[in-house]
Amino acid sequence: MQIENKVQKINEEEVKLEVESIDFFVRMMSILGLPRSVGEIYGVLYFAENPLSMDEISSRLKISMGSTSQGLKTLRSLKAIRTSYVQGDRKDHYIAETEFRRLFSNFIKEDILPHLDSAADRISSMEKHVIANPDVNQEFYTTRIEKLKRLTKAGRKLLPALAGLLKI
Amino acid sequence: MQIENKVQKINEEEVKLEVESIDFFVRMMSILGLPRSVGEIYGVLYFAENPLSMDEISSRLKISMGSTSQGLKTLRSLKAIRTSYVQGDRKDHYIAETEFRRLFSNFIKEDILPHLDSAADRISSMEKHVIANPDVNQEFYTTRIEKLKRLTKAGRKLLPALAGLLKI
DNA sequence: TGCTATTTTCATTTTTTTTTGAAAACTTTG
DNA sequence: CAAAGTTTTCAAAAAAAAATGAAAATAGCA
Repeated sequence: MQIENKVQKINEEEVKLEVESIDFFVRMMSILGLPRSVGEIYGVLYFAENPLSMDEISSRLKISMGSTSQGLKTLRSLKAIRTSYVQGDRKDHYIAETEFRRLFSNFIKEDILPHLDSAADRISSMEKHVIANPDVNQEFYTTRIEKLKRLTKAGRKLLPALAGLLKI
Repeated sequence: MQIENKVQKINEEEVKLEVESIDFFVRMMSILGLPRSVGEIYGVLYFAENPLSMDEISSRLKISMGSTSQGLKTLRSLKAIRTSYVQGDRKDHYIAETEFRRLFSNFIKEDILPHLDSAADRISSMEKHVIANPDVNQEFYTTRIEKLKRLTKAGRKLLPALAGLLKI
């Protein structure tokens, strides 16, 4: 009875911690524009002492297997989690990758840089329109386009370097 | 007739440029999680040689006055645009602020740092839960919490510094 | 190889976000 | 200070994003 109470107490505290963790990462991921379920899953894994299977995650969070699968896929592609083989269980098990530096660098590479690439294309197309028309106020448009070029160039340099500055 | 054609041609090229500009900024703003209309409005203003009134913006974009007003409000709060008085017109007129460095710094101050503040609260609450329970694996939890602290501390330092690195 | 457990996919539903439009609240000026 | 012009607000509608759940695909084991 005494022991039972103690175990009960431990679980309560651990659950509270997990809830805070989930909340923390849901917010963090939402800054990065990632869906709620992705934050929730990472939040559960971050404070898990042992690898968790998909249905453990799904039932702790009370979200569907479909969402869980999608969320794990996203986290895998960001290399924010990795699978770990657990002997005697044929389910996949997952562990949070806790090196934020790498995690962050993957996010930039995967979710930000592609946008900057397409931005570059759009800028050169803008240039063509200005050049195609010698009658418009060339100086004005050229200056504005130059600014955009510098912006995207700076982004492409700065963002990947950013991860390196993270002393985490 | 000849002249009319020429004017026509100029407008066509300018319209094409405007369309590209809108598209460009819609994408950029969506990286930052801002709604489409905000990107559209900034896109129109960025390549406008003269200050534009709200209904000029609204009619060029074919979006409602309500959306336009909201979007302008957002852009104003980010200091991405400013008003300019046009003589003999009682409407407000808007100009794009094109110093991306400042624009970016405002975005961080306004939209990112508040999240980091609330993150700090959540972390100290997590600590309490761990301390409140001497029976759990203290080392494991403490290490994880330390990492979160370092992450938010780094974010709070690094992000504001980032704008300074933008040589734009 | 066939059987079963597990995971993924994707059409549908639910939830959240954004836009609209009309009314309210301002502002300017005659 | 009233009347017309302009901007903001906000409930309702529309659009977009995310979650569900059941069927399809895949993987592990006997």
